[in-house]
Amino acid sequence: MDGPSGVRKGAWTREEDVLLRTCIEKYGEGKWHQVPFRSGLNRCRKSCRLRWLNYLRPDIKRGEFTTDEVDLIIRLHKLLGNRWALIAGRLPGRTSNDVKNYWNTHLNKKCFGKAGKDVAEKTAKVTVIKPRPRTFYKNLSYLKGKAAKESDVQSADHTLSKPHSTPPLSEDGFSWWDSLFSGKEGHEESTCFRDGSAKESISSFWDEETPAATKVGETFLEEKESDWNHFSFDMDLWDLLNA
DNA sequence: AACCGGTTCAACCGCATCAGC
DNA sequence: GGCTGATGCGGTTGAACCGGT
Repeated sequence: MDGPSGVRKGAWTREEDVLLRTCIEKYGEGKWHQVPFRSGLNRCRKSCRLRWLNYLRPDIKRGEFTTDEVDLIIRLHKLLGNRWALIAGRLPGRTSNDVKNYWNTHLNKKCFGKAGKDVAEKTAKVTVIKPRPRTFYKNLSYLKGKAAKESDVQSADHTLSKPHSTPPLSEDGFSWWDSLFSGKEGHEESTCFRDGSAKESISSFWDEETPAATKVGETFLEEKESDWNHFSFDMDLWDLLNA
């Protein structure tokens, strides 16, 4: 079942799984372009990555979704739309593929059953919260606990400082975190810090994980070290889901 | 037993974004 | 700023499975 490029496609064999698992255990996750070479697999990097993430990862949970998980999926889908990776991130042991498949095979019908689907499409225009990517300047004064200065916004040596626990209002009284979801222009660059080294943990943090009005400040840095792709709830998201 | 249609889920594909140069 | 390669994501596909006839 080799493709035109000679790369194998289709179902994975037990032997391939062993090779891939051995490779990941030895070299760790990431650097997927090197995995086929390192493992000796005649598979493309995408195939290797997908197989690992969706099937071989040791923390993957198999079996039926619990009622709690189903409930969470429904709520999160209502909130986030088809952002399966985000939803899966709130379900420990579940992959985005799992969630997507489950939604398409079970919940889509359940929530929008044949009769319901037409109604849903016509009436329920779901407002999906899609947090915008933010950039942060690490020297921002309130992150350092002092008054904001123009130079703070513009400059950026690339070290992160502990943020102030209560971010101040901007000059027009508009809380910078309000803009996270409002889409209000003109507040982004002046209220955030851009730091290449922190981009992974901070920019994506805001982009993918943060619901409206999430507490910032010390929580922000404390959580920075934890793995947000696994299971952690900030209370505001929880409130939002329970609303 | 054989066929058929529906369902499930692993895997593929294309695209967007990111990061390094 | 533009280019290029790497990565991640969501949509889609298709083989395997299952139940009904």
